[in-house]
Amino acid sequence: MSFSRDKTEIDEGDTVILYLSASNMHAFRVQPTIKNKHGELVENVFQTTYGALKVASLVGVKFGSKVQMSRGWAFVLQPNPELWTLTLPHRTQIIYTADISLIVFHLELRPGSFVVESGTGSGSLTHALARRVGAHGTVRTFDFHDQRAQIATEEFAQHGLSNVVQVACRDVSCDGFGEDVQGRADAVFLDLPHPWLVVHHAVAAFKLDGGRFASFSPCIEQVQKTVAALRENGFLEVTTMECLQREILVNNRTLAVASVETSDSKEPAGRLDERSQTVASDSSDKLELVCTNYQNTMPGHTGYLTFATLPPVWARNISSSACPSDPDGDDGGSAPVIETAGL
Amino acid sequence: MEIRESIKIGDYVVIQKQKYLKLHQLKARCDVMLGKDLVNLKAIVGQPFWTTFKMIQKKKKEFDLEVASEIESLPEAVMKDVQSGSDNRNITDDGKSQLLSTEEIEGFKESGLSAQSIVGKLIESSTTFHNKTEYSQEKYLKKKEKKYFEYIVIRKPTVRLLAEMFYSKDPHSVLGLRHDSIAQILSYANVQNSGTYVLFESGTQALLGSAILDCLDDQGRVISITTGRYPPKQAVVGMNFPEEKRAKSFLSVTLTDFLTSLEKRVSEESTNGVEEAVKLSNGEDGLVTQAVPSTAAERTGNEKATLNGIAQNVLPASTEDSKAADNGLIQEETSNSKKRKQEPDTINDCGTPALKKPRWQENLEIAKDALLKDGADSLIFASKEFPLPLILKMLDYLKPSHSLVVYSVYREPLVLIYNELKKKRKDVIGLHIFENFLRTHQILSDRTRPDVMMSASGGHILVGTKVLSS
RNA sequence: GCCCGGAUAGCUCAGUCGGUAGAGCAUCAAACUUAGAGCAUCAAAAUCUGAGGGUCCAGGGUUCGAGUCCCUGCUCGGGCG
Repeated sequence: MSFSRDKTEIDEGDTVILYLSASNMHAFRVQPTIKNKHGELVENVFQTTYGALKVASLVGVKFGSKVQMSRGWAFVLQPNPELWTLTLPHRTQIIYTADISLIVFHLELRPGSFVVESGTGSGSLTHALARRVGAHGTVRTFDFHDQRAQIATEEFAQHGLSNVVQVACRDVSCDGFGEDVQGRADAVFLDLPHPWLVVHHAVAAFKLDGGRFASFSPCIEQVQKTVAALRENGFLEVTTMECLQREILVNNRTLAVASVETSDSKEPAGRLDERSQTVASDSSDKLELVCTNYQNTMPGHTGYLTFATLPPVWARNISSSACPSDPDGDDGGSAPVIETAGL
Repeated sequence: MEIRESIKIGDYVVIQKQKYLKLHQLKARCDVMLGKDLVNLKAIVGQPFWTTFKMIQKKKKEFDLEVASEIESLPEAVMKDVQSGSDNRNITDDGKSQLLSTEEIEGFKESGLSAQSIVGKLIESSTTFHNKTEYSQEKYLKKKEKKYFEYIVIRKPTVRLLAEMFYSKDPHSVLGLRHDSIAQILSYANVQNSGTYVLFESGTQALLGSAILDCLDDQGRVISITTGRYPPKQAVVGMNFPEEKRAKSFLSVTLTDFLTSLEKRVSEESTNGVEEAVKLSNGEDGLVTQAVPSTAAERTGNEKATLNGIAQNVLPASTEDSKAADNGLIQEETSNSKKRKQEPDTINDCGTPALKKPRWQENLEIAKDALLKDGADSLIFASKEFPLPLILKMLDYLKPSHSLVVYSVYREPLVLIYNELKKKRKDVIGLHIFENFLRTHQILSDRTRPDVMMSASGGHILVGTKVLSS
């Protein structure tokens, strides 16, 4: 139940986020004892840069509280999909919040929606999907890697999401999404090496009303094949974009102001070496500024996001260029609107 | 599972003509301007969403609609048996390639010729078309198709379509809120299906309010704080939310009313010694000393002054201890409220007896109770105004371990807020300011590349997490 | 015994505000001061100002995709028992 909105304090078994600093966070489960190497139950003591924390002491503590450790302090936070994305144990490369947000928004998910995902990977996106569809919605997620599917299943259970998220081990490229999914999906998301092989399976998974499709691929060749498959299968509004999030860093800095004083306008100098002092040491000529800049390095590429709409089945054979199936044709400059996201 | 939802009078619909989107409420008299064309929408009533219509010209620039069973793609129709050149060495741009005159082409249009035959004639009379490369011909036809396109699709409004429509029409009309920013605001605010979300939004057509409302079921609500009594709510009304949902989950309150109501409640409770669920640490008497106007119009006029009023009180010294507001003024406000109760409801004015509470007052009470009882699940700000004073105030009502999200089209306001929160609030951690770089791509075989034009700015987002400071 | 964190310049370091392309020492250079020898230079010390010097410990693995992953080894630091 870790992610449940109604929760205000920590119970045994909850997953919590220990916030040491913005770049130093840990997620762990609140269990008073854990098994050591030899299989013996020992007291669960979580070690950090700022000393040790007896995990059992967290039970009953309110989320958002400051907790004391042997060499410092930390805040204990309730996990949410964003914090989880930053702290989850990686089994694969994961999708981060900038891309996740765009995917969830463009899939047009609503309370109660039925969404299909493959592959599950490390479950970073899955948590955000589950949050949006809610307790009455369904996330069906597939991964062809048995162990990954198992770990993900356990995590969703620990996070109280088992009634929303169902994991299955399945190679959807070969076998499709299965009969129990067929005709039920409002949205389909693919993060696979060969997404174009799955497009027709996705069509089968959608409701007769159609829905929204998204695919994440790191390489443009994958995108080309996927887009071609989408057009062949009657998808419209096919658009591809990439989104990079940049953080703006704020620093308060004191700058020395270049002095334009001449030796005549200055107070008579006592000794020569005083004259050689820099302006920086002259306390009257300092400027305090709030400065901003970017991180030194940032991811230059994550992946291309391709979105598309599958119209209702009865409208599919009208090859509706009224609702363009191309990504923004050409020079957006002359287009009346930059359709894709340009926006 | 297929449900063909048919279009009714009163519905908002999105009219899509290629990349052009327009939100329109269907009325009994249903003419709409699509660009320079006047289109009669009578034919769409009773049809399901996603129906494609052909525009049939009645008079010059006036069209009726007819359900289309198929659309002939212009490039496909025209490109049959057409030869192409291999490069452009023999093509010079001398402006003389098209043998038809403007008058002749206009004449074709007025005579009601189909797009296909007009473009056919253009190609016939072009001295260069057959020398163009295949790609170049395709591009030529796309341009012509855009000009002569005669089909529209009626779409059911979604937040995504509305966001794209507003932004493409004019980013300023929604404070530069690009879809990726909206998406991230919803993420960082951890908007779930239920909960109480406090939103201060202005200059955005209520796009965020609409986006949040769309995420909620009947257990969730948005407290939408606005500076005016009648804020633009185009994006909320345009979504065709059921009336019940809007009434229950979208609580629209004005800044002055809301703050006054919260202050009053807090001071009453503190004099009664009632333990508050959420403690208000910074009471500012500046708010209550403000004369409370008795009519909606007057209140609206005073909203900006109110925000400034808090600013003066909060900015210099926010650590001052709370002093309960002056009793006399509270009395005045209370009596004022009584007076208001007797006023006829300005919104649902249908001659009902004075006993029925107006909508705005019900909203106010529900919003206030929700906030005082449980606190806010997140705070979301996206306004033309500099929101810092209100942020500092509302932070006291935010649940611990929950998020604050502030959007601004400019970077500097967020930097100021960042600095103030860093310096003055020990109960906000994990502060970050983000901006997004978004690039779209043309995906065509052999011609894949980034789009030439990209959106230069999608705004900036500040996020933070409330904690218990003790 | 177990756990956590670090390792880039010749050397040594870098903070619970998201402070790891930031420094200090050392080196080199210039300026000035003081003292000496010499006669148009040489040279010592103190002060001050600059400059040069950076691609991230080693090995392995995982991910369609690693500039936000994991393991092992080496080494340094910290914590709990």
